[in-house]
Amino acid sequence: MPTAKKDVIAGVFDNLRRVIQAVHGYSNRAQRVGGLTGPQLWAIKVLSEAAPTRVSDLARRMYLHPSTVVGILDRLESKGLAARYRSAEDHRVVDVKLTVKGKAIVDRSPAVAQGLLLQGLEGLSGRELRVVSEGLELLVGILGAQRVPPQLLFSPEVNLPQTGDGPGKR
Amino acid sequence: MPTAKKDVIAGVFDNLRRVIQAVHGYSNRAQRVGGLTGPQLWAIKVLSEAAPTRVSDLARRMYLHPSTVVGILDRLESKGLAARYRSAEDHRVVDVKLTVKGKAIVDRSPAVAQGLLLQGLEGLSGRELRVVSEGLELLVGILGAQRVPPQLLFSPEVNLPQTGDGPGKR
DNA sequence: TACCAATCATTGGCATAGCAATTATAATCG
DNA sequence: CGATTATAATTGCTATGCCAATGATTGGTA
Repeated sequence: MPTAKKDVIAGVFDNLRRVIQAVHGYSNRAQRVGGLTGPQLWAIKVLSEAAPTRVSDLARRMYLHPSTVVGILDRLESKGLAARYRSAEDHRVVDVKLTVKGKAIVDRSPAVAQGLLLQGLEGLSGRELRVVSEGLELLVGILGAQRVPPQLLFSPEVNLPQTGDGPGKR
Repeated sequence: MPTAKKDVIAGVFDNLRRVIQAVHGYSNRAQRVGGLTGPQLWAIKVLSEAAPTRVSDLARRMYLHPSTVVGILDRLESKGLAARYRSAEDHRVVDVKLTVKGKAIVDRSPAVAQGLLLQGLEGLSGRELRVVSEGLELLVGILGAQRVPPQLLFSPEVNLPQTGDGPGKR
C-alpha cells in the first residue's frame, strides 16, 4: 500500500494503451459506415465543417502528415465523395471540397466513428468532463514537454532530420 | 450559451488525438534505438520477458493480429535479432526467441520511449496524477475497452500489480 | 483406417501513416 | 531580369495493422 502512486501510474499506462487500442481499432476496422474507413469519415467530417480547404490545411486539422492525407483524398475522390480543384490565385494550392454525394454521407452519419465517444462525453457530468479534459491536458503537457508543441505538430519546422543527439546515422 | 461544454468536448478530442499521435509518432519516429521501430522494440521487449514464445502467443501479448506479428518478426529476423524454430512436438507451432544480439539491445534500451512518459507521470503531484488516472478511466469506460486485458504494457517495471479490481474507482 | 474439423503460421490484398525526395509554382534577392 | 529560395502537393519507400484465404499439421470420429 505504500506503493499507491506506483500502482496509479501502472493503471494509467494500462488505460492509456486501452484507449489507444480502442480508438485505433475503432477507426481502423475497415468498412464502417457506407464502406468508409475511419480516417475517410473523419476527413469528410472535417471537410464538411471547413470547406474548401487546401490539402495542407486539412492535414493540419487532422493532425496527419500531408502525404497521408493525399492517399485518403485519392480514395475519397475515386468514390466520388470529394473533389480537388487547383486554386486560381496560387497554382501550387489544391482546394478540396465535398461533392453532393459526400455531403449526403455526412448528413446521414451525424456522429460517425467518434459518435460513441462523443455521446459518452456528452453524458458525463460537468465535473467528470472537467476531469477528463484536465487529465488529457496533463498528458499532453508531459508528452509535449520533450517533444512537439501541439500546434506545430506537423509544420515543416518539426520535420527536421532528427539530429537531436543522433549517433551518426546515414 | 451551451457552448462551454461543447468546447470542452472539442478540446478533449483534440487532446486525445495529440496524445495518440505523440505516443504513436514517438515510437514510429523512424529508427529510434538501434534502427528499430516502436513495435519492433516492443516485440523484443515482450520476447525478453517470455521466451520462447509461439507466434500466436506473442500476438496475444501485444494485442495484435498474428499476421501483423509475422511481418514484425520477419524484420527482426532479417536484422538478426530474433529467430524462429519449428516446434518439435507440434509441427504447426513456431517458437520465437531472441538472439544474443537481440538480448543485447533489450539490455541497452531499458526504458525506451515510455520512460519519458513514466518520468513525467512521476513528476506529477498526487492530485494531478489522480486527475489523469480518473480521466483515463472515464474514457476507458466510455470506449468500452475495459474488456481488453491489460497485462503487458510497455515496460515490465510498470506492469505489476493489477490485482483484479483492487484500486478501481470506476 | 479414412475422413473431418480445429489449430497454427503464413501469404496476399487493402488501408493507414510517416519521411525523404520531386515537381510545380510563387516570392525574393542580387 | 535571372537565380535562388520558399512553399504546396505529390510520389516512392518502408512499416504497421486488419481480414480473408492457404498450407500444414493435429486430434477426434465414423
